[in-house]
Amino acid sequence: MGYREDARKIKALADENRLAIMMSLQQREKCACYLLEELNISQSTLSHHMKLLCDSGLVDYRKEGKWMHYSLSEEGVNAFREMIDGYIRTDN
Amino acid sequence: MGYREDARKIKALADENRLAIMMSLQQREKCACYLLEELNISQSTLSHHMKLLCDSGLVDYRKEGKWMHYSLSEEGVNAFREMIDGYIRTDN
DNA sequence: CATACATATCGACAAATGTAAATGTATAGA
DNA sequence: TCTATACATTTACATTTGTCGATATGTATG
Repeated sequence: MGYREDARKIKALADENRLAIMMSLQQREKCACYLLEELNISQSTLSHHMKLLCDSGLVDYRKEGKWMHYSLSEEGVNAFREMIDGYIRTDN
Repeated sequence: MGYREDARKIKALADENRLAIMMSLQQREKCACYLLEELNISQSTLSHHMKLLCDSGLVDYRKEGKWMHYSLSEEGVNAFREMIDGYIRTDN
């Protein structure tokens, strides 16, 4: 069967900068320009990371004028947790 | 702070073959030669994957004669779950 | 419309990763 | 001790990934 899609989602979290972004988004919704100030990376690199996080479903976005606001997706996060749990269960 | 180590552990799970291995180990402890028959990969590649899974703490190993027996580490798996939860919490 | 600003996309590149063949190491059995 | 077996390590290589500079797109404002 296809573990490829799950692997892709897990990879979305498997980077230190994206982990930092997830921690930052726990506080509240944040726009890209704010995240850019927190993380020592270029604007294009941040955009790349946000795309991966959004594609994985972990992060939601909301466009407001020139700004992109990013926030944790409660639905995506719950689905992610259940997906992970499916691989690391020990109770059989 | 250091998200690098957590990223490394998450990467240990972020591969389709390693996901297949985790699912297989849910059934019971298995030796390398058995896993090798289940997964369409070479022996050296399996050895490489098992090293990453063991280093991450998710998998335990037990050597018995010529055979290596691998099993899910209940402790490692629980630590992993809590680590992940730390990054995907939405309840604040 | 012209300009400034926020973000996305493209192109290039170095580093990391997954893979397998060849080789090394340890163990069991004849 | 010789051989076969199980697994790890080394080496090499192609692919993927993270990164940034340059450029493109879209939006607000003068």
